Amino acid sequence: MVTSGVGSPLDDSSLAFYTIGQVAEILGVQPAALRRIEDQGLIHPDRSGGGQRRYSRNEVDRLREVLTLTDEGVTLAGVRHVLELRQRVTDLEDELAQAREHSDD
DNA sequence: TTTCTCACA
DNA sequence: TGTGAGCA
Repeated sequence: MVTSGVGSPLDDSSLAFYTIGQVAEILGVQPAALRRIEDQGLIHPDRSGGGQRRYSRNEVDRLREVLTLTDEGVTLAGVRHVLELRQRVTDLEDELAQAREHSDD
Protein backbone atom coordinates (compact mmCIF):
# COMPACT_ATOMS: atom_id res chain seq x y z
CA MET A 1 0.00 0.00 0.00
CA VAL A 2 1.05 3.55 -0.44
CA THR A 3 -0.86 4.72 2.56
CA SER A 4 2.36 5.52 4.37
CA GLY A 5 2.62 9.03 5.71
CA VAL A 6 -0.46 8.93 7.86
CA GLY A 7 -0.60 7.12 11.16
CA SER A 8 3.04 7.60 12.00
CA PRO A 9 3.87 7.94 15.70
CA LEU A 10 5.39 11.28 14.82
CA ASP A 11 2.16 12.54 13.34
CA ASP A 12 1.16 13.86 16.75
CA SER A 13 0.27 17.53 16.65
CA SER A 14 1.90 17.95 20.03
CA LEU A 15 5.19 16.59 18.79
CA ALA A 16 7.33 17.56 15.80
CA PHE A 17 9.00 20.67 17.11
CA TYR A 18 10.29 23.49 14.97
CA THR A 19 12.82 26.22 15.66
CA ILE A 20 11.73 29.83 15.49
CA GLY A 21 13.54 30.10 12.17
CA GLN A 22 11.63 27.17 10.69
CA VAL A 23 8.27 28.51 11.86
CA ALA A 24 9.11 31.98 10.60
CA GLU A 25 9.87 30.59 7.15
CA ILE A 26 6.77 28.37 7.15
CA LEU A 27 4.49 31.27 8.06
CA GLY A 28 6.41 33.83 6.05
CA VAL A 29 7.12 36.20 8.95
CA GLN A 30 10.16 37.51 10.82
CA PRO A 31 11.44 35.58 13.88
CA ALA A 32 11.06 38.82 15.82
CA ALA A 33 7.34 38.83 15.03
CA LEU A 34 6.97 35.39 16.61
CA ARG A 35 8.71 36.66 19.76
CA ARG A 36 6.32 39.62 19.94
CA ILE A 37 3.38 37.24 19.70
CA GLU A 38 4.74 35.21 22.58
CA ASP A 39 5.37 38.38 24.60
CA GLN A 40 1.71 39.28 24.19
CA GLY A 41 0.74 35.92 25.71
CA LEU A 42 -0.88 34.58 22.55
CA ILE A 43 1.21 31.43 22.60
CA HIS A 44 3.56 29.62 24.96
CA PRO A 45 6.17 27.53 23.09
CA ASP A 46 8.30 25.11 25.10
CA ARG A 47 11.95 25.86 25.73
CA SER A 48 14.82 23.47 25.27
CA GLY A 49 18.56 23.52 24.80
CA GLY A 50 19.93 26.89 25.79
CA GLY A 51 16.50 28.35 26.28
CA GLN A 52 15.55 28.20 22.63
CA ARG A 53 11.88 28.14 21.65
CA ARG A 54 10.38 24.91 20.36
CA TYR A 55 7.13 25.26 18.44
CA SER A 56 4.87 22.23 18.07
CA ARG A 57 2.34 21.74 15.28
CA ASN A 58 -0.31 23.07 17.63
CA GLU A 59 1.73 26.21 18.11
CA VAL A 60 2.23 26.65 14.38
CA ASP A 61 -1.46 26.12 13.76
CA ARG A 62 -2.36 28.66 16.44
CA LEU A 63 0.22 31.04 14.99
CA ARG A 64 -1.54 30.79 11.64
CA GLU A 65 -4.78 32.01 13.17
CA VAL A 66 -2.99 34.81 14.99
CA LEU A 67 -1.25 35.97 11.83
CA THR A 68 -4.50 35.78 9.89
CA LEU A 69 -6.14 38.14 12.36
CA THR A 70 -3.18 40.50 12.64
CA ASP A 71 -3.09 40.62 8.86
CA GLU A 72 -6.70 41.81 9.02
CA GLY A 73 -5.56 44.66 11.21
CA VAL A 74 -6.34 43.19 14.62
CA THR A 75 -3.79 44.01 17.30
CA LEU A 76 -2.10 41.23 19.26
CA ALA A 77 -4.08 42.24 22.34
CA GLY A 78 -7.24 41.94 20.25
CA VAL A 79 -6.23 38.54 18.94
CA ARG A 80 -5.80 37.33 22.49
CA HIS A 81 -9.37 38.29 23.24
CA VAL A 82 -10.57 36.59 20.08
CA LEU A 83 -8.85 33.35 21.02
CA GLU A 84 -10.20 33.53 24.57
CA LEU A 85 -13.73 34.15 23.35
CA ARG A 86 -13.44 31.37 20.80
CA GLN A 87 -12.50 28.91 23.52
CA ARG A 88 -15.34 30.21 25.67
CA VAL A 89 -17.78 29.60 22.84
CA THR A 90 -16.51 26.05 22.43
CA ASP A 91 -16.86 25.50 26.15
CA LEU A 92 -20.40 26.86 26.22
CA GLU A 93 -21.38 24.80 23.19
CA ASP A 94 -20.23 21.71 25.01
CA GLU A 95 -22.25 22.69 28.08
CA LEU A 96 -25.27 23.33 25.89
CA ALA A 97 -24.95 19.92 24.26
CA GLN A 98 -24.79 18.22 27.64
CA ALA A 99 -27.70 20.25 28.97
CA ARG A 100 -29.83 19.10 26.04
CA GLU A 101 -29.01 15.47 26.74
CA HIS A 102 -30.50 15.84 30.20
CA SER A 103 -33.60 17.76 29.18
CA ASP A 104 -34.66 16.22 25.87
CA ASP A 105 -36.40 13.13 27.23
C1' DT B 1 25.38 29.48 12.09
C1' DT B 2 21.28 30.07 14.74
C1' DT B 3 18.95 31.77 18.53
C1' DC B 4 18.80 34.35 22.80
C1' DT B 5 17.76 39.00 25.32
C1' DC B 6 17.83 43.82 25.42
C1' DA B 7 17.48 48.27 23.39
C1' DC B 8 16.52 51.88 20.04
C1' DA B 9 13.95 54.37 16.29
C1' DT C 1 7.77 46.35 13.64
C1' DG C 2 12.41 45.98 12.08
C1' DT C 3 17.24 45.95 13.10
C1' DG C 4 21.64 45.65 15.60
C1' DA C 5 24.90 44.37 19.55
C1' DG C 6 26.84 40.93 22.34
C1' DC C 7 26.46 36.24 24.16
C1' DA C 8 25.92 30.92 24.38
